[in-house]
Amino acid sequence: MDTVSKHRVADLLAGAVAVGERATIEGWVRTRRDSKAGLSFVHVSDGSCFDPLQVVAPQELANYQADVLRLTAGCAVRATGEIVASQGKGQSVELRADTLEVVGWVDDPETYPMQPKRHTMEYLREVAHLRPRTNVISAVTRVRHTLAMAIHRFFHDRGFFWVHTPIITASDAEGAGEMFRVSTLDAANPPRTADGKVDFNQDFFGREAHLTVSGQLNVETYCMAMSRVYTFGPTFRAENSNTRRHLAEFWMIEPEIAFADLRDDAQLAEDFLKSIYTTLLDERKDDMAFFEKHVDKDCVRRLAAMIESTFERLDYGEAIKQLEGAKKKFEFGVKWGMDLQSEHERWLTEELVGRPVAVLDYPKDIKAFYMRLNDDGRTVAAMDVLAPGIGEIIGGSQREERLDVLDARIAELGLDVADYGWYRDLRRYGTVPHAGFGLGFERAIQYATGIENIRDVIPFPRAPRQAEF
RNA sequence: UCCGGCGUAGCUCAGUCGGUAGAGCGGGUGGCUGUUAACCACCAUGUCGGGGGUUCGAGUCCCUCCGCCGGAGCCA
Repeated sequence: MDTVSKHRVADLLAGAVAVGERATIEGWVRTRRDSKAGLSFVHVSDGSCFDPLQVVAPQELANYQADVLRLTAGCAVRATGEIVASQGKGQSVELRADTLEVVGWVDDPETYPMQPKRHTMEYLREVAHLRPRTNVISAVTRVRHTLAMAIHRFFHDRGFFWVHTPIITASDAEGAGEMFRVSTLDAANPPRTADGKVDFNQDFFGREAHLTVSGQLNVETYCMAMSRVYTFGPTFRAENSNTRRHLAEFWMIEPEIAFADLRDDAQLAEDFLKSIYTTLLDERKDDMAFFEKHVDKDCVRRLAAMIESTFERLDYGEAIKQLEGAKKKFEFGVKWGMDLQSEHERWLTEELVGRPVAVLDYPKDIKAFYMRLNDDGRTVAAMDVLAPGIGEIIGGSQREERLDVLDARIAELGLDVADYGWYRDLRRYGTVPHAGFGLGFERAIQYATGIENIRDVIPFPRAPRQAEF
C-alpha cells in the first residue's frame, strides 16, 4: 500500500484534495454500475456526509474481473487513485482508482438485507444493526449528533455546567410514570419480611431502586451551587405505551437556572430552540435537504420560521378564553382547569398565533407538586412551549422555593414529606427562586426531520417487547 | 392497556365467487451505455406468521395465539 493519505468522503467532496492529487478512501459500496466503455462506477459511502463518493474503476485494474464486477451493495472497500473532475453529472469530483481492494465481501448478495432500493421504516427497524447503512438512518445519525453537540455548545457558551445526574435512583419521589426496578434479588425466590412482603432491605441498595424517570430533582441540588446547570442523559419509563411518540429509554435535556423566574425560563427555552436549530440548518444542509425532499417537505421551512420568529407569551387563562371563542370545533371541550389537548395546542400555535408560543401559569391541580404556587393560589408557574406542526415541544416551570408552601403542596397531594428530605433541605439552606424545563431529545429530532416514528431517531429503540438489538 | 388495520418471494405488494400463487424491485446470466435507485432480454426464487376448525378442496371463511403498524390513554 502506498503512502497516499486516507480521507473521508466528506472532505474529498468538499475539495480537501485538489484535482490531480491522490487519495485513499475506505467505505461501503452503495451501488455499482458497469459501462462497456471499460469501467465501472462504484458509489462508496463512509458515513461522513450524505453523498457517496463515485469511484471510477477502469477495466485495467488487475482485479477488475475477479473483484470489481462482483461488487454488490454492502461490500467494504478501500480505493486509492487520483482525484479527477467528474465527466458525469451529480458530483463535482470522483476518484479514478488505480487500486481497489475488497476489505470485506457480502457473502450472499441476494439476502443482504440492505438492498439499493427504498425500504419501509418498519422493515429497517427489524435490521437495526444494518440500517445505519441507509440514507435515511445515516442522515438521522448525523442530525442527532449535530443537535447533541449544538445543545452542549449552547449551554457551555452561556456558562452552564453539564451535571451527570444518576441513572439509578432510590428516590420514589420522582412522581409520574411507571419505573423499571433495579435489583439483584432472586426474582424467582426473593427474601421476604415477616409479613410476607419482599424484603428490599436485603437488596443491593438496601431499599427499592429504580431507573430514573427524570434528572430534575437531582440537578436542582447542583443548581443551588453552580447557578446554571443542565442534564443530558438517558431516562426510562416502564409505561406500556405503544405509540410513535414514546420510548421506554430516551434521552432528555433538563436545564435549571438559579435566581430566575418563569419568564426567564421561557426566554431560555426560546433562545435554546432557536440556537440548536440554527446550528442544525447551518451544519447539516445535505441531510436536511434529504429530509425536505423525501420525508417532510416542510421541515426546513418550519425550522427557519421558528428561528426567525419571536415566541408569543400567553397566559393559560387567556388561552382558554381564546379556545372557547374559537370557531373551530374541538373533539374535547374547553374549560378552565383542564389540561390542553393536542388539538388545542395545535390551534393555539398554528391558528391563533401562527408561531411558537409559551403558555404560562397553568391550574395547579393538573401540574406537579414542585411547581411554584402563584399569588392567585390556584395556578402554578408552569409553562409549555408550543410550536406549529407539533404542539408541545418543551415543558417547564419555576420551582417552589418556599419550604412552607412546598410542604403544604406535598401534604395536599397526599405525598409523604419524609420522602423529600434532601429536596426540602434545598429550601432550608439558602433557597432562591429557580426554574427549568425538560426537552425530549428524540422529539426534538423528530421535529427537525419530520421522521414520524420516534423509534427511527434513536439507534436502538427500547419499547414494550422491543429490545432485540 | 383499549380500539382499528395488517402479516403472501430477499424487499414492496397484487391475488376476484374457496379450486395447490403473480408483478415490480433486488439477485444471477447476457446485451447496451461516462453511468447516477441506469436501460433491454432471459433465468431462479414461496412452510401464503404459528396452531386449530369448516369444506371434496382454504392464501381466501371461522376460532385462537404471536408479531407489526396507526389511533387513544400516559407523557418527553
